[in-house]
Amino acid sequence: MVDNVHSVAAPEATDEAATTHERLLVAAAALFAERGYSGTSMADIAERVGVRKASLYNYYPSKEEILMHLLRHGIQAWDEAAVGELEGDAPVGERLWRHLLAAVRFVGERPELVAIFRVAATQIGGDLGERAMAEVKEFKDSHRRQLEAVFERAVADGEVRPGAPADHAYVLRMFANGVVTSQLHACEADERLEEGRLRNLWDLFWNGLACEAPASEVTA
Amino acid sequence: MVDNVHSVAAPEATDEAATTHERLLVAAAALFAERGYSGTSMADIAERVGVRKASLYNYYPSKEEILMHLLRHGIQAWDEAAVGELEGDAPVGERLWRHLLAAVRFVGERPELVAIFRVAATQIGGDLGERAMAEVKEFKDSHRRQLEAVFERAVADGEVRPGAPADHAYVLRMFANGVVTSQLHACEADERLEEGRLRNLWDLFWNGLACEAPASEVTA
DNA sequence: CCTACCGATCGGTAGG
DNA sequence: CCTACCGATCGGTAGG
Repeated sequence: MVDNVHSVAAPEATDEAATTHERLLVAAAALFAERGYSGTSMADIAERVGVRKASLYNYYPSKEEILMHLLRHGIQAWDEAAVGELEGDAPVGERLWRHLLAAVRFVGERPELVAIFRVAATQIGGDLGERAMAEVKEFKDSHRRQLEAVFERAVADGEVRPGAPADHAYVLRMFANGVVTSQLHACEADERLEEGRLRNLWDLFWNGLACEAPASEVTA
Repeated sequence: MVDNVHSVAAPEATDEAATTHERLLVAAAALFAERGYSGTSMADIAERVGVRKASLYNYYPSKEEILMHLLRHGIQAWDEAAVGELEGDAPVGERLWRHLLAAVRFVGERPELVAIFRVAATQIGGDLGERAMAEVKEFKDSHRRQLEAVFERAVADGEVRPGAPADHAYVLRMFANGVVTSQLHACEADERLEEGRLRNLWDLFWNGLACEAPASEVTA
């Protein structure tokens, strides 16, 4: 087990000037993201790294452990990139906007790491599936609790519409998840969001799609 | 090629009283959803169906064609379940709410079919990936255009906050995608949304998280 | 980091 | 719908 590689180098590092271990992680992340876990063979990874398959086992004892390492690394990197934005004394709408912006930037810069979450979530049964799911669940729960705390204070301070903070947190998470997921699939700059438009979308979301004037009673 | 099976029977039909072809589709959908495309072997499917592997090739010429059939079927079923709700003369907020409700009910009843979208999207490279992606893209574009048309009228009628209809549609799609995706992973009734709460979440989303009173200027 | 190799399983076919 | 089989590839190991 190797524990002195705490970062997965940026994709550019695949080409040159990176340790074999770093190139292993970059290659594995990209391949898992492209083809899924089962769709990627150790030989595929080795070919991209430029070594023989057996050499990979000097760094990780199994394919499973490569995925688990990437998953833990992805969670940590996402935490560092986005979670801090929730703290501070700025208006809650501003903190949440910066949180969303950080998340969208993260997926733009490291899409393979975000894709690992999806890959892990796809493996529902089996040993690997349970281990991966436990890691993802802990991460999601932590994020949810953090958002709920943010909204609890915001509701108390009258900064947001009255209601259950858990509901506010849920609505925000669903919107942010949708945006991040859509950006994950839009790798080819095909429908990448530029930040000006993202800000417009955020304002529309934050203030609501409904007309400001009280709408006529819904005919349910 | 068989074309007289237009439906994938409900999961209960796996047990008894269904043609082999129907059970094949049910088993394949469930297994692809659980383990992914590459993680599911023809032998796995055959075992669940209760026949030998070679017999499956009487119904589809390849594993790829099973996935493509399920993908097309899932798209059609989703269209039938949710798209019609967008039409009519009810207030736009009510039509969109019914659309979301139909989508959430659909994922609750047929999660394997919704999961197929994700499985297909995971296969990025290769023959299968391109064919599946083309099908999904056509479906998504059609849904996007439909929502944009809905919002174009709603903006013109002053039923929603002024702005670009494409932005309204984007915000709604991101929220709905997030909700459906979260329900997809919450198969174990662990955090299934009941419809009363979903309605509360919808109202919060539709009217906006922001306080109704004009918030103080954002300190950007 | 390599060559050489392991048993198991892969998608698919032949032939009935 | 079955038995029997194909070449290819799988994750992983031995030994250096």
